[in-house]
Amino acid sequence: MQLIGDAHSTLMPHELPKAYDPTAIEDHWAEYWVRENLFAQATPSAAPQDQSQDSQSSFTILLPPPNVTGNLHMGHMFEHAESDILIRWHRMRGDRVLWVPGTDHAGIATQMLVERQIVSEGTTRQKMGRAAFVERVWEWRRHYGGAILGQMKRLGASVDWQREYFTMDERLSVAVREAFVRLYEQGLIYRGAYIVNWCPRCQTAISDLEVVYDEHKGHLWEIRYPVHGEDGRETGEYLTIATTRPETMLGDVAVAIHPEDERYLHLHGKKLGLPLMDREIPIVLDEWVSRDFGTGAVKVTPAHDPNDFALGERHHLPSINVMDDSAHINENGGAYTGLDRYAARKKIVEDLEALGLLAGIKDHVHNVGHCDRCKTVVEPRLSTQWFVKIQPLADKAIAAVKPDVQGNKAIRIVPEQYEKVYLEWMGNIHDWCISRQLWWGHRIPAWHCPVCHKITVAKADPTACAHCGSDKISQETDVLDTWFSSGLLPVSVFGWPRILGAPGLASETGEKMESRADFDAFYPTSLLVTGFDILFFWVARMIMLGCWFSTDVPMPDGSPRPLSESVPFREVYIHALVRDANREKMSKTKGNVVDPIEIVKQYGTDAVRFTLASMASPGTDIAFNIARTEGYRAFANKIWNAARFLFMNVDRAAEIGIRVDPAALGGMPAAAANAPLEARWIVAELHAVAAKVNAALENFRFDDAANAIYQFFWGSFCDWYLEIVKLRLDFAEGADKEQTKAALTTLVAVFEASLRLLSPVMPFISEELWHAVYDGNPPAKSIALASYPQAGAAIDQAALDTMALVQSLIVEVRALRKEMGAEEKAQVPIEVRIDLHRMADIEANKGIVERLGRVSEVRFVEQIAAGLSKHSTANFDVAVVYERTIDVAAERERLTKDIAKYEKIIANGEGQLNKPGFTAKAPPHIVEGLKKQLDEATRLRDKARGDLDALPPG
RNA sequence: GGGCGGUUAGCUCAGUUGGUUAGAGCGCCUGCCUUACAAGCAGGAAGUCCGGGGUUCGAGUCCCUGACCGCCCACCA
Repeated sequence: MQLIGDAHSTLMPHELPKAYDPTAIEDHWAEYWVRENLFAQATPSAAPQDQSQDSQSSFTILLPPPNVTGNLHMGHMFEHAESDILIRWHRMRGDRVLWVPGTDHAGIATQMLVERQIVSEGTTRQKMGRAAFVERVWEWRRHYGGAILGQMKRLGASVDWQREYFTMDERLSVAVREAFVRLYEQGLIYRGAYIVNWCPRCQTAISDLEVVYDEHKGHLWEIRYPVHGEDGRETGEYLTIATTRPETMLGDVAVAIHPEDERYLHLHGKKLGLPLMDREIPIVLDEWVSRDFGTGAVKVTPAHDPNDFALGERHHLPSINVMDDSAHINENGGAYTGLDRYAARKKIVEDLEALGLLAGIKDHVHNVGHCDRCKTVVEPRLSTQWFVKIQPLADKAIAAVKPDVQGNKAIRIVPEQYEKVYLEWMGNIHDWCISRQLWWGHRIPAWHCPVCHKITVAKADPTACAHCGSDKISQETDVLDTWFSSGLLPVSVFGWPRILGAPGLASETGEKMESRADFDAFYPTSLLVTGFDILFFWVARMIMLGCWFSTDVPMPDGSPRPLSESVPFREVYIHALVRDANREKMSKTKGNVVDPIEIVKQYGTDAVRFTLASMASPGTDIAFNIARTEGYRAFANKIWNAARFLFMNVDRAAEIGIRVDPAALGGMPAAAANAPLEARWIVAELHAVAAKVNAALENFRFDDAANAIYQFFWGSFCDWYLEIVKLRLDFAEGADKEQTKAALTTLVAVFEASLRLLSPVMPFISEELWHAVYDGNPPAKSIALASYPQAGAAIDQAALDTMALVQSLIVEVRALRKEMGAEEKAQVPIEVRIDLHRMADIEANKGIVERLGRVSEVRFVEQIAAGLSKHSTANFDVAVVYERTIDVAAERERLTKDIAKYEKIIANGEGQLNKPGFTAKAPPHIVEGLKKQLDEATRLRDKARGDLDALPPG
């Protein structure tokens, strides 16, 4: 047995151990795939006249970049399994396939992690200084970052590792900068003081999306504000306001009431004293105030509440920020300066009570925003930030998804229900706060001038203010939201903006230009596979930024890029969430996280992939159940043992000079018209399952694909075909060598094709066995580069029908044997009553019936002998001739049950047939079918009645 | 406050445009170490398709309604 180079399997072909051990082969193949660069997709030749390449369709997926700090969890494995199945499937179908991997620098997450580290070393980032800290993060990234990609390699994800990116790579940073400058120049980026969500723990602004709301049982404090007279003195009257955050009253600038609120009409134009702060504030009228909430009077704190901010704008009120970056009361907070917000709250309430100004405390359930990252309660707070004016981008992003007048969509979202969610969100989008007060990230390319106070935004670092020429300018300290750079990935990974203009030419800033061949070949990408949770964070941003910037790049023929070609991907497939076996969300704090690598070590990658694929029905979350994985490990073992059986026979055949021609393998197996039934049948089944699997994958029905393969391989190939083919594999002296060779050829060919069919879902075992089938000398370096089975035009229906008849006869015989208590090993004669035209089918395949039913003789009779207990189907009656004491009670029960079943069908059918209108309105084939069924049921019922009557009393 | 999804066998889930006896895996029961596989083979039991109404010749499937579970969005202090 010759072993070829590195491509051979880790195990000697044809000498497989009895039980499949995935750990024995998986590391080897995972490493082989990476080392051999099997999944690298080179930049296509730029020559447009290269027809062969043009005719090849591309299939491109961008991997949602995991955080560089991340570890692989079951959700990743699921997402990667789905993507990898599609990628491998397309690759085997001959498409030009590219799956691009990378990691995200994940601003807050990474900075937090490294900060924790240096704190444990007794220092802080403030002490280190910005440059040193950022260098430290890079160092961390170099040493520990992207562990998740190593895990992906182990799991066999067939990505192009040569194209791996990091969102802070120089070439992607260039894109970020270009995008920022362009949006700024287009007037779509502005800087200003607005209410933003502030995380006091991370000490940065966060976007609306990064706030998660939790229901919280809080209180509604009612506070009495004294009404002032014209002279500024208290009149003795009070206006009672209600608030959930009393500490913000330090920044109150007014109290608002509804202009038509009859309770307060007399207070119009009056002023109030702000308790604790010794300030006078006006009463303002605003229709936004709802009369039936709280007391109908609301304190106005523009610096700490978005509604109040808007109200303050309307009424030209000042804003008083009373908190610092860590949510402690600042110098505007009078006596409370320096207190934490909750300490301040407590003290303020106490003080108010002491002053007799606390009118009441009511329990109040409301939603409180928390930082998505660290779960700290978010403080809405006035602060100066950078924003993207989102509407123009959103308009395009809506057009990209909304069906046009012809119903065409530039981007198809699957499942379709998410299209509505997306459009709803995009239609109500707010400007995007893109600045973060962090050090780790893309620093905003803006420079402040201390002289003229204007801002200079430029692609290349400026040395002087663009407005007054001062050289005292200093760069903005904020960095960009992580999603700004990841939102650009679809264009930036393929070379934008360096591909603008003629290739080879330097740009205005002197940067070298890149070839646009990648962009032409791979943009728009084909598909995005992702979870619902980042639909808005990432998917929406990619659509907005992709549609916006890709129009820079004209089509290869020079024409302007239409919307349909400017989208970042043509389809978005939103997968389900993986939960634990009890449908609980997996989380570290709950301790129910299933580590995919651990499970993989126990059951094998293939079994886990198969589990995930088989449960991936759209719209339903996956309750990851290890019992399923055990089942699919058994499936892998089944395949393994089928291979052992096959190799055993190949070796035995070789001893007498029978060899399977490798040329017979690799395509779609066919069976000669005169081939034995099981050969024609299994070939037909293979074609049928190939059609099913291809159709399923076309529609992201991983579950249907997986189940179809499972049914075929186990239910058809192993349970029936292998058992039958044993009849033909005769290696004895004087046996029909041609028959043996033909049987062996079909066996090997169907098995080889089955491995290819299976390969996208179970890449490891299929790779291992495929190399073994070719005895270590396969036609390609990997099964992943072989062709995917495609169903032929015609499927041998006659073989399917005949086999179904033979199978049902065998099943009835086995059941009868069991009922009569026939010993497993006993060979028994059977009597068969069957219509003449089907008798030949059984006669011709008597050997199959005899072997699988352990039948010694098939006797065709016109009537089953009296006294034999028989089973009846629409096609035949069958009885097993076997001595036994009849279990009359059991037999009576069975027949009674049968009769009841038939009666039900008959009643049902007659009921329908007799209903007025049925025969007139129902389509003829339904009516015919029903009549036929009724006939059959009636016949079978009558037979069963006769049998019941014939039973001896007992 | 809006919107979406789910409810089918003990468990986890399929069930295409309504159409003839509602399926699978696991689990369960019975018998088998049958020469590839006990991670196996063979046979079997098991379902008011959440409740109620409607449309239809015909409903697990379509419409209305109620219950329960879950998710998303939302500025009522």
